[in-house]
Order: sequence, then C-alpha cells, then structure tokens
Amino acid sequence: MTESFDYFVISKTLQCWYEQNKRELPWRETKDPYAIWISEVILQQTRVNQGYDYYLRFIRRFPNVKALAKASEDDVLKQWQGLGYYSRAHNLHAAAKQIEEIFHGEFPKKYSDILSLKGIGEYTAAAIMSIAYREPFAVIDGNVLRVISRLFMIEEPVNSVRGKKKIAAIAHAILDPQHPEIHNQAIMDFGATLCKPKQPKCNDCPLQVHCLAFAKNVVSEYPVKNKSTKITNRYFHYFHIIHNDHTYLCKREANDIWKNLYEFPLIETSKPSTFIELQNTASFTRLFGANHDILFTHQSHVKHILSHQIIYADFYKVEIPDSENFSLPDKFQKIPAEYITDFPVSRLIHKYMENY
DNA sequence: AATACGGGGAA
DNA sequence: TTCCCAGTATT
Repeated sequence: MTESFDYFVISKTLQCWYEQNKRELPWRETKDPYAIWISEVILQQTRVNQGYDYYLRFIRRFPNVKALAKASEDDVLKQWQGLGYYSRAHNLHAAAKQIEEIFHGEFPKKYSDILSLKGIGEYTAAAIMSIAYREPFAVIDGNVLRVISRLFMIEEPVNSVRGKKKIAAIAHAILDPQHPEIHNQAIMDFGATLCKPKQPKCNDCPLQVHCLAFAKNVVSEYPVKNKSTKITNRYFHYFHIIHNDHTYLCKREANDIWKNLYEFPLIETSKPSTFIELQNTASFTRLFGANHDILFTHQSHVKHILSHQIIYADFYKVEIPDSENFSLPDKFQKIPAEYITDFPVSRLIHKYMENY
C-alpha cells in the first residue's frame, strides 16, 4: 500500500516536471501511429538532435504507410543515408508492406500485432501503444534503465537478463495507467536531460527525496553495467574506376556493416596491405586481370571509426583508357558518373565522393 | 546469453 | 579516448 502510493507520487512528480520542462518536438504534435512509429524507429539508439531532420524529411517524402510501402528500397535507404543502423530502414520498408498486406493498410492497434512488425521490439511496441493509443504499456529504454537503476539502486547489471527483469517490474509498477503517454515521455525526457549518464543534475532533481542512490551519494556508480565487447580492425581497399565517364558500384548483400548500401569495388584484407601486395591477390586479378594499361593512383587513406570496429580504408583512382575493353561481373553495376549520388552509400563512401 | 549493427556528440 | 544514445535481430 505505502509502496504503490510512493510509486504514484514518483509518476506524478515526473509528469509535473515534464509539463514544465518538456522539449517541443514535431512527433509530439501528432497522434498518428504512423508518424509515432517513424519517430520511434529513427530514435532507436539515436539522439534527438541527430534524428530530428531525418524525421521531417522522411515524413515529408513518405507521409503514410502506403507511400512508404510502394517506395523503392533504394529510395528508402537514400532517405536514411548517414543515420546508421541501416537495417532499421530496411525493416521499416518491410513493415510498411506487412501493414498493407496483413492489416489492409491500417496501422494495427493490438500490442502483439504491432510487435509482429519488422524492426519493432518491446520498446517501440510499448511506445506506440502508449503514445498513439494511450494504452498502459511501460517503455523501457536506456533512459528508463538508468533512472530506475538509480532511484532503486539496482545492483544487477542493466544489460543482464536479471537486471532487465527487475527494472521491467519496477517500470510497470510505477506506470500511471491513467496517463501512460505522459508518464513514458516524461521519464524518458527526464533521463535524457536531467538524470543524464554523466553529470546528472541532482541538485535540480524533483525525485531527489525518492532516490536511493542520491541518499547514499553513489549516483555516479549507477547504472551497473557489464563491460562491452572489444573492437576489431578491418582494412578496406576501394577502387574508384573511371572508364568512359562511368564508374562501378556494388551493393553490400552480406550480413555485415552497411548491408544494402552501395560502394566501390572493394578488396578487404586481414592486415594492412600496400598496393604491391594487393596486386598479388586473387581478388585483384579477378577485378582487373592482367591489364597493363590501367593507371592506379592512391587517392586517400582514411580511418573510419564505428562502435565496434575501426576501418582503415584506402581509395584508389583507377583510370582505364576509353578505348580499352573493360567490364566487371554482373554484381558490379556500371554507373554514369553523374548518377552516383542517386545511390545510398555509407558515410565513408559519401565523404570520399564529396572530396573527389 | 552474447554479439552485430552506425554515426555522432559530450566530457 | 570513452561512453552511450527514445533498440532489434541474429546466433
């Protein structure tokens, strides 16, 4: 009894704080489940500032499920270019088609149906249920994990199953079922702007009296977390081929970084390699044969840092005389030079194209 | 239960 | 440098 009352006070305090301090955001102007969905997927593992413009552009280009479903894969990827985690765009596109075919173009209203859509997990399903339909589902994202882990001094790592279950139980317990959409957005905004990972503003915190970690002066030790995996090094060698004002691009199909994005013909090596060493590989011969009239020029060496890998990329300009008879296998698309910007590419390729 | 998946911003 | 962000899918 006293416990549930305490939970109620916590939610009310958060909601009150939210009304005074919430950020004005475009996806908070609508109850359209489609728009809410797009915003939530864009914001997966992505800060509001980074996703803001993408949201506006995406909604303008694909205003509803039908528009997204009938768009081309490349068009959707192109809108996503630069945002990262490209499977989100792929899944968004697939889910729009799911909605068209399975739910007859109407965005589903049941939690289980929403959860069945590609790219929607427990967090996003709960966010849509609560924000678009005002149903009592508690969201659990990075902010909620941190806020609850501090408030209740959760000792289990938040990235362990036990820790997550413990926090999920509390998240549901403190949810105000009368105002789930306000509660959920309140606790996330609170975590993002006040109960931050570094330098939380405990002095301004309206939940200070409820916070066990603050009482023991150990806020900075929470959330407890298992250490992350280590990073790997990769070595990419790209060939920007120029032949009759055309170049070649290839779509990345493997389950790897940048899946479904395009890039120049690539040779990846397990160690740093000079051009001479590259020339002696079977991959090189497959691309360029034994043709001696080709002029290779080293253009740039780039260190590209991702979350769990570092890519060392060399770019070579490959000039082939117009008179030369040259072609590559079908998986490489021959592209007129002026069309290369039509293809969705990684940040790494985009930067090269900009400087070229 | 672990790992892969981008890119950027803050300290 | 390190952390981590309105997480999900795969292994």
